Amino acid sequence: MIIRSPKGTGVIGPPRSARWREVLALWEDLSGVYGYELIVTPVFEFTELFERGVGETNEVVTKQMYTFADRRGRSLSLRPEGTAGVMRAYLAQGGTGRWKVAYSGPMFRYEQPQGGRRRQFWQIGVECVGSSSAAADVEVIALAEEFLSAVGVENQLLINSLGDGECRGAHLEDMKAAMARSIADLCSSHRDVVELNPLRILDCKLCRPDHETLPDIAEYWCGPCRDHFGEVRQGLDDLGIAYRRSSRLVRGLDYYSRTTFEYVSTTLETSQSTVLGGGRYDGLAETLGGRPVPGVGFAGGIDRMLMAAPGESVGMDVFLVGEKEITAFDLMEWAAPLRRAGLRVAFELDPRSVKAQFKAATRSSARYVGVVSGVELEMREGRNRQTLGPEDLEKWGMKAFDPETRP
RNA sequence: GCGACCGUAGCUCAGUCAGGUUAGAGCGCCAGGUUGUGGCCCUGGAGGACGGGGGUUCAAGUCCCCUCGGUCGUCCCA
Repeated sequence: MIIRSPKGTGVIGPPRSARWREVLALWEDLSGVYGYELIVTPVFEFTELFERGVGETNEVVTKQMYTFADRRGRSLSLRPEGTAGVMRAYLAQGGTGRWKVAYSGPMFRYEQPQGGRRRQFWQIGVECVGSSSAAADVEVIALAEEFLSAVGVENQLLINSLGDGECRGAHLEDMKAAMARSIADLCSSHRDVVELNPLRILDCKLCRPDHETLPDIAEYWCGPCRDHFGEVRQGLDDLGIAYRRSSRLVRGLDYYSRTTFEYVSTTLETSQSTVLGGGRYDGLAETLGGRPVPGVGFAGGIDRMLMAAPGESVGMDVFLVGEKEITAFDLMEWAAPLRRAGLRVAFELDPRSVKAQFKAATRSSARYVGVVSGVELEMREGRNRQTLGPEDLEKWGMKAFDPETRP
């Protein structure tokens, strides 16, 4: 019996990994284009960081963390999300100035796996720390928009503002009161959550409170929050980014304030359709014991994006077939100049019949098949058995294929 | 965490309800034939402790219990 991988973990391997590689490369590229530098933070941190950052009563922290003691009894946790670690790193290096950083890596949550939800999953994300300007919110959303569109995820953008310390308190109290009045319409698992986190109920698929009678945060925004949200909307309008404001959009992590947003796939059939989410977290730095530092960012789930936009796997450019006495070592020499030119080249490593080699060529979905016989090489495009001349090869950037240049 | 369904060949599954000789199919894979050196067709071959453990029985892939995985919903979230 072979050893299995733990529940909810898995392997991203061929042929699916080709698409992963593409998407991650796209991310490296695009986040750089927007001026976000790479950051790599620890995959595990002191448990306290997440308790304070994400929120001690939050379910992600109370029920879903992989927490363990190290050899000296210190409590460590696998990161359930990326923002807390980035903010900690920012504060640790001085906690001043502007940071625009992008990350990509695995996150961990102890949950029941299902489509689009695993215990180890991969997120990409950015954090723009040190700016309270609405321009930062808009830039971050613009990056998300462009990335999702490049990946090919059809989606809808939802935005909202949760207000700040000034105005959200009154809304929360009124919301608790309203929920308490319609407690009979709530599902059994949420009736005792009204006091703790009434906003959570807005997300529930079973609770049926009368949404008309629930207080909308928009009625409670203070002047600065209203202005900020107005600027964000204006900025999105100016960029031609379509969105819908949703009074019911609440996010799961406690550190959010003001702007929140979420991209929901419009093609995903599963119940896990949120593909990317983020917002502003102006209070997070203080929660972690630093000076007040504003920030805004997002995280997106690569696994879910690729479920929504599977794409096509890319094949080889060239597959070499060796006749007669031609060995894999000979083919390797023929392949070298092509590989130097950046072409994806493959051939059979084990001795196989010519027929088997051609079948392998077909499987590799190579655009060209090269047949090596003695010191000659004949290139074929697709299945028509037309031999390509040196001029043709040159046209396709394959002049290295001239037998004269053989190493 | 809760609920439902499902684990038999690399993949998709039949066989389980009415327990009984060496456990099957298609596809894929390997070798050979045919072919315009690879998409079709023909022949042969490799490949399974039926997820794991315990129990009932003369006999368990099949019945019972437990366990581990998977899928879907709920909770939660990316």
